[in-house]
Amino acid sequence: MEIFKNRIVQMLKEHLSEYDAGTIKSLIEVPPDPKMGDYAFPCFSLAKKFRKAPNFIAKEITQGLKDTDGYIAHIENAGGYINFFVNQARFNETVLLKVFAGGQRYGGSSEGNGKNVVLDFSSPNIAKPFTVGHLRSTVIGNSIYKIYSFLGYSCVRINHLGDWGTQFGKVIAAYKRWGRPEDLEGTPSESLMVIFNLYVRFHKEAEEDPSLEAEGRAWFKKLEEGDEEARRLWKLFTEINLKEFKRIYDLMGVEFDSYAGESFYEDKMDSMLKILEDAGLVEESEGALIVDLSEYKMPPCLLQKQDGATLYATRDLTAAVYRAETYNFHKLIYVVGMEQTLHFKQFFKVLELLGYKWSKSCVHVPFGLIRFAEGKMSTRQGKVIFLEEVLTQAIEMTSEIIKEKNPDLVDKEKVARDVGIGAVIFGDLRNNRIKDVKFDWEEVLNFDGETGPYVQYTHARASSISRRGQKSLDGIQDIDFSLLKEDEEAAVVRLLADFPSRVKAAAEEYEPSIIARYLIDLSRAFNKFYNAHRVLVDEEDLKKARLTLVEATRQVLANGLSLLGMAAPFEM
RNA sequence: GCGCCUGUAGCUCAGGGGAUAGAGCAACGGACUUCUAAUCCGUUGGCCGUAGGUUCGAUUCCUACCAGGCGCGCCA
Repeated sequence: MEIFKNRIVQMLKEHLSEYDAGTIKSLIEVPPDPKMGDYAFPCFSLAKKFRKAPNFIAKEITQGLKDTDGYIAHIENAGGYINFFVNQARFNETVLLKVFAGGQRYGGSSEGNGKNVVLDFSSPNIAKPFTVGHLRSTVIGNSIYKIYSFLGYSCVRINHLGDWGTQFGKVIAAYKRWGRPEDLEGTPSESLMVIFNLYVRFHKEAEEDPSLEAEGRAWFKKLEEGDEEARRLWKLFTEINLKEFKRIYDLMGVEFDSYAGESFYEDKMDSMLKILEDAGLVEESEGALIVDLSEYKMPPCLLQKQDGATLYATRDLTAAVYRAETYNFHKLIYVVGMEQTLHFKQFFKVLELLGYKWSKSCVHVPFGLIRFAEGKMSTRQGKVIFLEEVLTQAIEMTSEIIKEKNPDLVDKEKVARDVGIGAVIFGDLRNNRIKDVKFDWEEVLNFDGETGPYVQYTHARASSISRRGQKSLDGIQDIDFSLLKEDEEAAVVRLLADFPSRVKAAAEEYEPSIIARYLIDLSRAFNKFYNAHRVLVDEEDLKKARLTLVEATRQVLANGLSLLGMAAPFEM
């Protein structure tokens, strides 16, 4: 908590006049064990300046320090460290009042007020079904959206659909060869599978017969030229698939403000090319149009193929310029897999070369692949797991657990959905996004330990106590915060105090896992407390004090879960 | 070949110049007539990839190497 840290800085400043407050503050750290104190000031770096041993300096300063206004309870010297222990009652009061005052907004801020952030995430290639491969961008992007919104930014969620490009030429070619109109008369799900099978078959047969590839490219060329049949089929396929994708987004509780995908920019690319040419960046090379980037030690950025059809770099450039004009963004964030890092470096560089100042505000947020134990997923080979299957399995598993543990629960279906989906989301967000994740059914369907259900369960548990204690706690007045003096209570309060800075770190690093990890820590601390101490005790004052702690924890768990795009069930 | 990313417990992963390196899973042993046992407590488990360097101090930063992943002109 800032106030306490600032007090320590003030105190230290009196003995370290040659250091400014900022430097002192940045040196303050949190000891590894609460028994050592709440804050520590290491004196090692002062040794040179004072020409004294660190532990001697620490000892000297410690002796000269005395708290003046009750924020710090006592100060100890340990080796080269000065350890500060906060006044627990005061700390409890400060933190818990802050959580209550903030409520659903606790942890957020207004730093982003008046600033627009555009997020490009999920952006699936809709020539293929929704697989677990699409999961990461979707949940990471959605969480970053929630986090930035929480910090006051006005965010625009864009699903930059992959609804254009050679893959559609391939699907059309495959359909022309092997498909029949009646194949697409079933439900969208069925039709999507038909299209998927065509896509897989196309790549399988293309291995034997390379002329298929040319056929696919030719159909895309036709599509770009406005060929009527190509258009009709493209529209048919994209409509079917988009309907399916939207169903899954719905299930996961993910929404978008814009579905302007690649095809949206189709009629805007000529002017983009013109801009590039006018800037003198375009060169012809082997019949294709490129931007040479050798000066920046990068391969060239390809704008147009030999046959005149566009490439995705062109579409991305066009989209970026369009977004700059439309949204006047403070930041444009692309949540796209790590394998495209070079592409983003290239096209950000081209934007810079075009003189757009906002090119510095474009960020690529990469993440690792989802892979099987045996290797990479491949849509082309049909080696995929459909996201819907994962979600359905997780929901079913949750239903079974509810049937066994809480058969009287009302609204079972909704809770099963919230927890099942939550398990999948949390499973993805729990680790650093840059790491590859192995897809493992056993892990996906395990709800013990560091999982989404664990955090949600803790929330339900806290909710349950809050509900029962409601009558005792009619407000946060007249609470004796000094009664929260157990180690387990202090640990929870410390974590509650930490939430805002974790949110900020998660935003700065575009790293939802920071929130996920935090929620695990908080849940663990709370469950420890729960097992060690009773909340609904006879002593009114103690009961009230503990109830504020429980309710504050519940609130922060709810806030954190919401930042991950997860529900916070009150019962489960 | 060049570039980017990743190597921490049997497995999945946190941590990220400082005090004895932490969780979860798995295994084993405990705790429900008491606020939800999807929980909690305990035991077992580590040359923090290797070798150098910077530093008072390196698992953390730098360099090289090794291993794995991903990229490197007409896919996205």
